[in-house]
Amino acid sequence: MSEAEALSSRYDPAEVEGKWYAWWEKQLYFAPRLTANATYTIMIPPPNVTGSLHMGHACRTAFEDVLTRHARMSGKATLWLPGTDHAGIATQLVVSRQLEAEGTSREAIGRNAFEARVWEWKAQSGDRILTQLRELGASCDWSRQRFTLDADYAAAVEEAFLRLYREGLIYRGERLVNWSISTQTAVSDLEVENHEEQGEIWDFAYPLATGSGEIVVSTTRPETVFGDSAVAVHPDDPRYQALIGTQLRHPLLDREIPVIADAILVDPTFGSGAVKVTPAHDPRDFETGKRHNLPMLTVIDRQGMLTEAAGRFAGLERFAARKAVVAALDAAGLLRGAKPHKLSVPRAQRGGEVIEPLLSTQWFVCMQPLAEPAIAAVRSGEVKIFPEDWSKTYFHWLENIQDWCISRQLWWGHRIPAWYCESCGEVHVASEAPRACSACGHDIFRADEDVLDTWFSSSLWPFATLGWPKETETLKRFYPGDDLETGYDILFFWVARMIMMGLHFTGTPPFKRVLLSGLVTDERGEKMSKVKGNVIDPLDVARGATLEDLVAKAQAAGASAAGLRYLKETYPEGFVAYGADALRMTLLSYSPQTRRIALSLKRIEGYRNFSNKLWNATRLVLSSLPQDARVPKTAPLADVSTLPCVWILARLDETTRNVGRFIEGYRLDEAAQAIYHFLWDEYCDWFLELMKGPLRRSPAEAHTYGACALYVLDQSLRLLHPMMPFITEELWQRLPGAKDAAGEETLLYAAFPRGDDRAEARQHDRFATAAMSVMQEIVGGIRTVRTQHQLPRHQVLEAELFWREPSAARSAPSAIDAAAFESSELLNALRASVRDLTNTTLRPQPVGTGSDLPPRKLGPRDALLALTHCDVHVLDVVDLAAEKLRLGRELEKAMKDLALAQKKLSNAAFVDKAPAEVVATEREREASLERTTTLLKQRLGSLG
RNA sequence: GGGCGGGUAGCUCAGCGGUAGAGCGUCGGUCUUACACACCGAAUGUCGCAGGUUCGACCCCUGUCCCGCCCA
Repeated sequence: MSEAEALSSRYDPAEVEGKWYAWWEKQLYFAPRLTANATYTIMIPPPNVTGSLHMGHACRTAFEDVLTRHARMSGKATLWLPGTDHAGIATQLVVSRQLEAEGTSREAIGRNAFEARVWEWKAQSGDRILTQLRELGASCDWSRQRFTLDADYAAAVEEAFLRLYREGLIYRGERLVNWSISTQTAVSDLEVENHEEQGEIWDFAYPLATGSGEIVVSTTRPETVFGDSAVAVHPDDPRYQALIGTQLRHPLLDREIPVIADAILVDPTFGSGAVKVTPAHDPRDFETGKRHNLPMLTVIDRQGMLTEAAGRFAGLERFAARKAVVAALDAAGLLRGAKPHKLSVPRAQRGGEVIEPLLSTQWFVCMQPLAEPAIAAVRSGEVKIFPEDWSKTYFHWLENIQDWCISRQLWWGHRIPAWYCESCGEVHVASEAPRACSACGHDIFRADEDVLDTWFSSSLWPFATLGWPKETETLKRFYPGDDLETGYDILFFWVARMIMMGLHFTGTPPFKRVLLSGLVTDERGEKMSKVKGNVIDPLDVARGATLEDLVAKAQAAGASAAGLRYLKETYPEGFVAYGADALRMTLLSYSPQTRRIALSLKRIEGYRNFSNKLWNATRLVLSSLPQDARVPKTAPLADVSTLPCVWILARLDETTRNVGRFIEGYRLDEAAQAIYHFLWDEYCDWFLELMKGPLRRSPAEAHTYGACALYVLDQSLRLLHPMMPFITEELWQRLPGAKDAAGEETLLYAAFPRGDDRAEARQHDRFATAAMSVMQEIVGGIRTVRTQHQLPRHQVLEAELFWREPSAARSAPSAIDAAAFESSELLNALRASVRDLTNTTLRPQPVGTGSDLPPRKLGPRDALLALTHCDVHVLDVVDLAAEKLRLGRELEKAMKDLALAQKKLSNAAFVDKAPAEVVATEREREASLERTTTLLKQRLGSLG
């Protein structure tokens, strides 16, 4: 049984994809070949261990895998290092919820038992997402997989902390931090999102201590009134100038606060122009408090309850307290107004609760000294950011950077290596507790309870994964990396911090280029969300899913009724199994510049169809080859007698150079389009169709066509492999002689094609391309005539070919005219091709010039094709009405184009100032169009 | 309020100083011995709006209106 017979007429990704991945992995093909000279390194952005694959991951994976496979096929020692992030809060929440379901809690079982539980959970399902990446074809070196809590990684994190501390870049201090009440931890500024929301603003009065008069202040947070330590006014505000420095009576407590002048905090045009200052509960007030040495009164505790400082309101929950305070102010006759107000509310990025600014002692990283080199690295071009616009955003953030709160009150993460003397409270930063306190000599210590922000550890990812701080061989060979690819949403969280840490600890930026991709949304451009029910699971697309599957999954994830409705309406049939290759190709086909990848199922379907096209093209080649055909090592020799061969080799060469260029320029969308267009529109639609005739009738030509078909297919599969790894490996393995030609057992290591840059080849190519375009024009014209005159395909047509006079103005080297076709071999090739594709006999008429031109007979029932280089008469076919319609349309278009050309040429400024080639081309166009219009007018006239 | 991105064919998107492109969809014709997930043919756009620069602008500049994102 031949290979071709083994192939079914439809491509089924399910049969192919899993098989090859398992084999590649078993063969350890993904590990770098250390014998290679050049090196290529890329790190996976480590997904959360709790995560499961979403389209964002799929998008990144597709992109990174193309870069990786391309580098590997280009002969580099290629390392794509995979791994996962321990994801502090997210993971702690997952396991806490499990405990809750079991009727217990993290507090009940204690810290050690809890940590053990998390590890247990991690062992069971922590690598799930990495398994899923395999289904997408990710060619990561799994032998080097890392986890941010691995022992050696943890050692690197600790080392980084200790060094930064010793250098004075990490400090402990009491600051206002973003407090998450539900998770009982501080979070960094980046983890807080400010939302514009509809709220209310209240005006109330602070009576003057003297007893007469008052100052009205506005607030959106009345519950913080107990923490007020001043009322601020603008120093230049005439209304309040006399009151600056005087005392006010607190409206609800028995104490007094001063009126202060502050030009930074107060906007005299807003509200009453007087602002209450609550330093312990508002970032701007905190700064004001520091400027004026105001007391910092904490009135909301870590549970969100009012403290003793609130007097009789102590113990009230913060939002309940808001109502109570308003009521109390009203009762005291001090409320002066309430109105709806839009305000910015800080909410937790995770969970969405309102974040409470609280005064708390935490660990911070001093950012400015780290940020400066990171800015310089991008400014100098040492690190390049694509698309480039993002560097502006990068600079803006780094130039206005605030210190980074890195301590988290969690149980899951890297412990902060700090020890407190139980006797005197002295802080000792070290990996282990000291023998004795250097301050008081006592020897009992308490370990710091807190862990580090997850992003602190992931900022070390590019080198901690390679053995840092040890000077390992791996680190020397693979650091710094080449590319870092990720979503623009973590430019600050991760990318900028990696650059800072890389520069600080190794002196080198961790990668040369940062590639930022857009966010995947649904077809409407809306963010995928579980509630909206518009989440598309990459694996459902690859493997297929029924509507029932989709609905069940969305329901389990908490989709709303509207979300479920959307799902049912949008995907009534569910998904067929499009295959990972088609999904990858789709994700790659979006421009890297776009910020929103509105994933369209139709597009995925299109690339699935492309898979099938490729499959069947290979099937055709395999089934029609001569017995002894094998993939040649180098391009087969072909001459004009096999014009399509010369042409397709030329097109392959051009495509090869384009694909290479596009990949190297990170335009994977262009690369995908180039290879797609080549395979479908050129190789399949023209070459394979043109190959069928010669293969059937001429053993001599069959040899050339066969070798050529195989060669081009082999090269194309190599070009396509980084994007569609599965189907290409499957087909390549079936090409006879492919492995010998490549000298490799797998397409993974077949050399990535590079163009043939010899000038000689180019000239040859230009000629072949021009000759083919003559042929394609003739074929197109005849096909149109056949369709419009409704002539059945099996009816043989007769046609006459008349060369046009070569234009005097013509200078382009691609010029094709009668002279070129005087070669009888070329002419025969042309006639054979036209016959094979259109079932038409083409008779060339004698060639002449000027007055020698033989008279042309155009019978009343002949159709006229006025083409660029020649005219064709299709004999005895005319449906008069159809012909008039067709010619009329062509004439109209030609006249429009002619008028345009004439208008340009009659403009003296154009002829004068435009480049000579442009003018020449325009003249050529004019001449050609003039001739065409004349011809068409004549013909239309003769048809009556 | 500041910054960034986008507004191109019915839809999803490329393009970019020299006569507007792709995929899907639409219309008509084909089960032609690789593929109907296909083949052949056809139609389709004041390139958001208004100015300017230029021999020439979808492309560059200015203004303006919508949409989205980020920062405050």
